[in-house]
Amino acid sequence: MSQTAKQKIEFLREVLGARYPDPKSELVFHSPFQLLIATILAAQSTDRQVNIITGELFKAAPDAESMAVLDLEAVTGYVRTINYFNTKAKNILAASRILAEEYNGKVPETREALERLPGVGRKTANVVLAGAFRQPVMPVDTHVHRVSNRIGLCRTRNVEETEAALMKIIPEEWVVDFHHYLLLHGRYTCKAKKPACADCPVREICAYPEKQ
DNA sequence: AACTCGGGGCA
DNA sequence: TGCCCAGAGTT
Repeated sequence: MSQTAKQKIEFLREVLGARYPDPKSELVFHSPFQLLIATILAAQSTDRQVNIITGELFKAAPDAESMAVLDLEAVTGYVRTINYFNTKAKNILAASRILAEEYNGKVPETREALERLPGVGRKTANVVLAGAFRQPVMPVDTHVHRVSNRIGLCRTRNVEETEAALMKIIPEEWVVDFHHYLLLHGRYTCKAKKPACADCPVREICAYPEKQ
């Protein structure tokens, strides 16, 4: 790990942790199953929408077995307010039934098994592997990819390359929080189109957009 | 690699 | 109104 990268990580830890909400206070999930379902629902949606939904959904169906016996209409009713709710209702119901029938109700701990579940791609699989099972993988979405490149943590073209680059410089125990903080930072401050550089707490270590 | 899904929030 | 979005699946 280079000295510069290590210093940047420590700095990010400090300022982003102060600015954005603690992930453990925002998305409280009591099991790998709830983390998996919430992450599937979160794709292309906002955290606030997902928090509202999961409150009622997990009260009715806290685990795979109880969600597996719901009707599709019931599941759809819970998730009606988020993007792609029809597809996601089918996906989380089908995934719950696979878990209940083939995995004894437990969430598998390998990428291959996770990505076989409907609605689960590489990013969602990594969130579960890192967040629920503490495996050394880095979830990278468009925000993490964009912000990491802007602030000079890496210089990569796609998320797979970013994943590999970040794994070399992010301490394992900070992967989950790092993903959360960079995601929020990219969503609300370091936006794709009009980044709010004047209001950015990270600008002193950032060369964007001057030297992009 | 490009395209589709798909409805709400916000400028 | 138009533009954008805590990706995944298909072609």
